[in-house]
Amino acid sequence: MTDKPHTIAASDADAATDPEQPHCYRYPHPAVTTDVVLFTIRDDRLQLLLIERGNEPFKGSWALPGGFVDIDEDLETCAARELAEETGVENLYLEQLGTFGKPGRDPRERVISVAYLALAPESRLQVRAGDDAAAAAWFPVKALPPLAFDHDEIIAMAHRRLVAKLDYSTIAFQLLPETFTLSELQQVYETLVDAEIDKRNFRKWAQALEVIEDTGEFRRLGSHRPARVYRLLDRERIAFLK
Amino acid sequence: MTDKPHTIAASDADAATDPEQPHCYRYPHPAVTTDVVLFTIRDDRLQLLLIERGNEPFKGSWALPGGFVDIDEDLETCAARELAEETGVENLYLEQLGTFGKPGRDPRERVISVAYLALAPESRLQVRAGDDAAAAAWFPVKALPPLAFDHDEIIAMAHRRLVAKLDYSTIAFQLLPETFTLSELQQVYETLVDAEIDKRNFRKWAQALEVIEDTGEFRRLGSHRPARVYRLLDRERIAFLK
DNA sequence: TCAAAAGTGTTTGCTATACACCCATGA
DNA sequence: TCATGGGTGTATAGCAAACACTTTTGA
Repeated sequence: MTDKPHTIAASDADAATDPEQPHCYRYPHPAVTTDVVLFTIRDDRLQLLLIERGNEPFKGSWALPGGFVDIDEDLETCAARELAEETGVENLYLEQLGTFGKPGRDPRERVISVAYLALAPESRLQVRAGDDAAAAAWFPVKALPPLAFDHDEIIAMAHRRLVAKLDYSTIAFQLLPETFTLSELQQVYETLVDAEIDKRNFRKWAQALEVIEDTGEFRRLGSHRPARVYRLLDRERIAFLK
Repeated sequence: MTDKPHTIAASDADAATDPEQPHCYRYPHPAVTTDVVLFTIRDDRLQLLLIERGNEPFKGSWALPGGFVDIDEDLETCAARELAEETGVENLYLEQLGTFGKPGRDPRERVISVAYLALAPESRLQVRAGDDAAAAAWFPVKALPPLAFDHDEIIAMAHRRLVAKLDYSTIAFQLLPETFTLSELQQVYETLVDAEIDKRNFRKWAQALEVIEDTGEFRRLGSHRPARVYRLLDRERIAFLK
């Protein structure tokens, strides 16, 4: 690491200067935010959470939930906090996606955004407007509105990552509630790959994974045979396949 | 994105205050750096480039090459620039690895580092001391010296990523010069996976990839049969395997 | 008794692995 | 002629894909 003489951040006590801008540095510093792509499956479609912007720039456009990183806050903590503020839910699956820092991506100042991918079953989400009273809404990945900043790029990367991980991890189980039937699991996979999957092959594969167990219970969901109910073996941990 | 009232960065002209710290903000801003894990294969071992720190903190420890992001500089451009300053080489393979921002990882101020993974064949590298005259040296991944900051974590992630990508991409070809023999290619893979590979199976696999072509030339390297020389088909592009 | 989803095996092709000898060269 | 690495094929096992009918329930 090159040792340019960056100085220590001025504490508020040092602010003998402009009381509006009390944090001064020898060199310009970018602002750092986190943005979160939260996917869930609703109505058999992959959807994600967006917030309507109430201020310029991009007033009226939709944007990913996110916000500035507090100066003593870990990046993932920041992403989780922003998400909790918007969704009211904690302990969602969260993984770092990548960092977006093209100069000019925010017209106000240099902003570098650390993007996160989050997944949750619809059942765990009760989206309410955030503290800033902005509108929050779900949009199908296939029908997104005009987006602020470079959020279309971030979403595209999140979607590619999610689909790629299906092949070698059990990440998709994060989109299901604690218990589920094999048909529900299959529907999740079919939605994600946007194709039909053979039922017998899918069930064989799922059971060979050794990551789910039969609860012994059955779910009656209509005028047809009840379905066995399964549970993820090690909750909150995603497995990697060979 | 939450709309906290971050202000525009003050330009130098605004600096009516402390001339030592002319860049002032409403809220504290972290510093942002890039750090690069540059791997190459030397002496049949996977090695990486480190810089000896000449200043506190961690004076005398070794650290990844890297440095602060200029306020109008793209992140990848910054990583490439730092690398060029250390190695004198441009157009190395470079991919974003992840962002490390734990509070306290730099004792001076809050520093968020965007880490990059870089690969190059030894033949392209002519490491010279950087402009800051710090010592640069290669270390085998298996025998690293004490490292500054959280650079051990960054290196561990880079190594995991590199090895993981062997399975589904042609990333390892970035460690070879423009032309190479199949034995040289196999040595690269054996070094990376740290195991012997069956020669016939490896050659079958490599040729089925359809990413290399026979140049028609031969390389005479000793008192034995000359080896066919191959070339990567689409230079500078890594392929993804099913 | 009907409609609707749950549940269940076998065959086939492909891909990964194991394995041993001859070839071309320079010293 | 010998030492050294270059170069080649076949047999087997394990995984992925195709494919259709019976079961259980509620209405």
